[in-house]
Amino acid sequence: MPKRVDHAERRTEIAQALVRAAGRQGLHAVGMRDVAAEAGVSLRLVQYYFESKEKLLLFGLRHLAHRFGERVTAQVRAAGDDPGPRAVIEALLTAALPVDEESRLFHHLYTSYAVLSVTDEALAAQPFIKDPDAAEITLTELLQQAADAGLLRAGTDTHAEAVGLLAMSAGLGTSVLVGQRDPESATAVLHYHLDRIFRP
Amino acid sequence: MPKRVDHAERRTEIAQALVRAAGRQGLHAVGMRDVAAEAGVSLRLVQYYFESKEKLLLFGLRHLAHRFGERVTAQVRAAGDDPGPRAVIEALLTAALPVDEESRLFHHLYTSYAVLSVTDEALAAQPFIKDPDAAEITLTELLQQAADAGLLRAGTDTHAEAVGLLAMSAGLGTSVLVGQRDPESATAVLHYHLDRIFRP
DNA sequence: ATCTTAGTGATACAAACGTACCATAAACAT
DNA sequence: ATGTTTATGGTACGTTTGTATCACTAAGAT
Repeated sequence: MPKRVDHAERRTEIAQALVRAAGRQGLHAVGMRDVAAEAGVSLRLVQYYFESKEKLLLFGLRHLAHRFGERVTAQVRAAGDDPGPRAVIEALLTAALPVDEESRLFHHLYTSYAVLSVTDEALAAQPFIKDPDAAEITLTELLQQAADAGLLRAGTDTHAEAVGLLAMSAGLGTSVLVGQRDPESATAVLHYHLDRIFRP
Repeated sequence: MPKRVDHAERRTEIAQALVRAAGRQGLHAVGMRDVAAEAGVSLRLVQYYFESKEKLLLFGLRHLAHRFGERVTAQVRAAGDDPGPRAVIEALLTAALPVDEESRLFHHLYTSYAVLSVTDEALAAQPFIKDPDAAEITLTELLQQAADAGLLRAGTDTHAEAVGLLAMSAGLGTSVLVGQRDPESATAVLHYHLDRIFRP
């Protein structure tokens, strides 16, 4: 047989091609042939590594979630060593905003998948769509740390704040994505709200 | 010729069929034939009243925006006669949450259109996607009224609050839509945040 | 009464889709 | 050395898509 090839690696390459093509044309408009062309392989190969389109889409979503997770942790790490809770929270919330091409892509495709999951049960069953968000838990804990350190205003419900902030970040992201708002203004709004949560 | 028919009315009926079909199968999966079947007319008629699919989609979005606007004003009106600013604001923000079938449909299709608008410039040019939101202006004014009446905490930036609340409402709506959160919890989070803005 | 024209039906068409099938080259097992 | 298996290419098939064409009905205009 021709040189043995790393399946996992190949699948990742193809999934990245899917992501690029979807970012250009929209996820709904991407076909197997587009993915093949973008990856520089034959249609048959896409079929070979992913038996069906649905499998490819599912893997694409997982791949995207993985890459997004990496980006978030990188962003948090970039907040410096031993940063205050406020800095970490800011990094966490800002990571979801579409400020550059990569994050625009993330937001675009995540939203695409979310919309698809409303009518596609296979997608709806995927953890990052359905499960109580890991980000929610993390953010709640961070806020709780800040509260314990006396950094927050009195009477703050850390869980309600976490949920609200994440929803706000996602909502702001969408409005940036569709061109309703520019990234700077979205970031400013987020900062304003953090200022209102943290003690002056 | 056969009985003269009200074009505008017919187009509305067909647009409603589009909306229903899209709610069931997802906007990406609905074709002209589906719309025709749902409206109980022939494919040719859909072609006749809308020359192309793109025209149909555009009209469908406008129709949806219209119906949504009506729902919001109805919700605000239902807040009672001469309600306080807080009640109006609550009505405004709650109207966007997918709490029943109709509002689920709204949220689902609006998000679908928003996603499509990222890669479709004809959709992106539509006002309710692109323009500085009317809701944002209205909400800012309402908050300003409340501030002038001394109802808000000191140092509140009404515009930043308006933008943040709308984004939060949209974000919460999406998480309800995809089943990450139930409507009651989303409403509770919204109420909590209003409680933090208004003076105790 | 005749002619025009708005409304409607049936159907045809080319393109694109996901998938299936067949063939072949070459690395591995024996 | 030979047979088996893995990786790949090419291509054909059956659907479905949006759109276009042709025909016909009946209401309004003259």
